[in-house]
Amino acid sequence: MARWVLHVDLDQFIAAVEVLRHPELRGRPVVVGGDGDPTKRGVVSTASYEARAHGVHSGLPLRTAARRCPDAVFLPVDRERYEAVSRRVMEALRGLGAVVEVLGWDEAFLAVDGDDPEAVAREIQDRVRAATKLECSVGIGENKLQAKLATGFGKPAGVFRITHETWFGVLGDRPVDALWGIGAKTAKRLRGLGIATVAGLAAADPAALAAEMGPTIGPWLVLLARGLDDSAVSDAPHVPRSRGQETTYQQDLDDWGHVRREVSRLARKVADEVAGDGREVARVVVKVRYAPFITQTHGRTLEPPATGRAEIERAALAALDGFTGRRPVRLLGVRAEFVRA
DNA sequence: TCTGGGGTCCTAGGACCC
DNA sequence: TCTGGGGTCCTAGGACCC
Repeated sequence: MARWVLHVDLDQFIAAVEVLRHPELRGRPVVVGGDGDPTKRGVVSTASYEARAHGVHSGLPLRTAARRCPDAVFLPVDRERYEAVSRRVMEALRGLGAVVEVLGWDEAFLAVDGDDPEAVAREIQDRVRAATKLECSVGIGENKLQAKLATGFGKPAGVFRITHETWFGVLGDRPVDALWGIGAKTAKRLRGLGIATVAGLAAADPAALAAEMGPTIGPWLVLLARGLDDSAVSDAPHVPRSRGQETTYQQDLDDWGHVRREVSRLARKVADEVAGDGREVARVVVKVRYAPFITQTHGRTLEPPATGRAEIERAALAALDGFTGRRPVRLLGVRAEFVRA
């Protein structure tokens, strides 16, 4: 009996949840992002397939999305709603009795034994549809990497399998950023080394890439391109390493007193969340994005680690003193890092 | 294309120590 | 004092993902 990894990914999750509660929007271009006002600063969280046909995609500025698709319906992000639906999806998956590893709101890996993973995949789709009326796609692989990449070929609402045997046939000629973990920056660097495709990266010398890209990432990139991944599907509860709050202001802040008050406010918000975690904070990091989109961070280590509101706020303000520039500020963030277990 | 908010992990360079 | 070598820790930045 073979062991398979299945990767489940809800189709256009956020937009689909919104269409469920606004059925009159079905078939129309729907864009969810920011507070739903496309004239403000913000980006697209998810676009429906109808909106994607106009070139609207996740991460696109809302203003641009409105220009590309003037007929789209723009809706605000409603995290609590998506979290609630997500919990129902994950419960439906756990109903199969397999090990389920949750990956964000709308994705999960399942470890499945058996000779007919496609049948399990269809069972998953039926259960998710029955529980939530949502469609999902399922990727099947011999490891998490293969399963994750397979899902994209199954969309929408389909099932696709990638194995060691079919890996290069499916992905060999694709650009390296088709891989999970390679983005635009790494793809560009690799192109500079004469490596453009998955097959090309798979044939690269790990030691040479270690010298170019770092001792861990270099060799890992080659394994990635060969479709190799020995990480386990795990249902161990996620233990957060940090918790943060950040805000992009609709108008840049040019008064440093205002900046300080905002950092205090964000620090207290973070402290309130941290209090619920019951964990000690080792370090507080403040992030400042200046108006020309230049981002800097400065931190303060808490010696000894602490949990209190006052300590976290004080550390955040001390970290803010590390910033000497007094240019207009577009974004402020405060992040608390927990003591490592 | 005037570019969110929540995270995670890795790297490079400097400090420091023996 | 014209100047080693190795290890470790800390910090800021970068890249990526959902």
